[in-house]
Amino acid sequence: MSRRSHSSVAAKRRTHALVFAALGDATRLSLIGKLCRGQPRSISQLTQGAKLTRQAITKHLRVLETVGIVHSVRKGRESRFEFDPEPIRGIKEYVNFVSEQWDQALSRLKSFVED
Amino acid sequence: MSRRSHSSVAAKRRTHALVFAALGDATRLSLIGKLCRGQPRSISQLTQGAKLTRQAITKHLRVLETVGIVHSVRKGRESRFEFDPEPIRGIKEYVNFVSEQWDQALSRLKSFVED
DNA sequence: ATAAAGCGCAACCATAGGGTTGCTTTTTGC
DNA sequence: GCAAAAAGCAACCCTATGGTTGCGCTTTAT
Repeated sequence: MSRRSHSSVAAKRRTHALVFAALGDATRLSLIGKLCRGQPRSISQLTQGAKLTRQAITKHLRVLETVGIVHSVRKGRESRFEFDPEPIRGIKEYVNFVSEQWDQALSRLKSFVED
Repeated sequence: MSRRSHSSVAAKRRTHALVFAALGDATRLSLIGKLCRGQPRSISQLTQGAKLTRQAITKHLRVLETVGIVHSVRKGRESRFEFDPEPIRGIKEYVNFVSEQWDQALSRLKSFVED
């Protein structure tokens, strides 16, 4: 299983990288900020107040959609977007893992110094 | 302070976006994976086993450095990079905030349905 | 003293990313 | 039935990004 688990680490890294990349834009963080409140919103609603075109906002929404942070449901003439929490949970786990590694490194160093 | 706090939200968003963008690359996540273990490593060491050039790795390290995830210390002829945890802590807080918002939205919905 | 290791710098290339404009299609409301 | 609202599609533009090669500089080791 050592081979399998190794390649799965790399795969997980790639997945995480995609999600991080999707989060790496202020406009998209703003969209997430609106949608994570629970209320589904149409593209036009999400464009309100932004300094960008509807099409630009649409592109950003598609980016979020392809990594699963958001999904759209067509309702009549408008398509409503809603938040989806799973990818961000994955990110949370990754971040916690890195933090743990670092903390453990610190405590190893500390106990070494104290010897 | 409403004005101040509004613009500071946007500023914080931009900062977060920069950190997320820096995390949005599998190569850089791999570098973080090595460095968060605590042991400082030279560029050559970090290039070992990668399929990329030393210069490519250097560029990635500079990206991580500009957002503060990593810093370098020149030691003789080699420059050693070490992990820096603060930016990732900031990310952790942001992710937790989004998750909380979502959870609260869910419980609001739940209590509404139960009425 | 000289060779090699370790980096930095600069130029260059290809592609992905963020944004716009313009036009068509589908729905809705009167 | 028609006008307006909401989106989708496609072309296009510019810049950022990820990668390479080539070269020169400093530090180490023999």
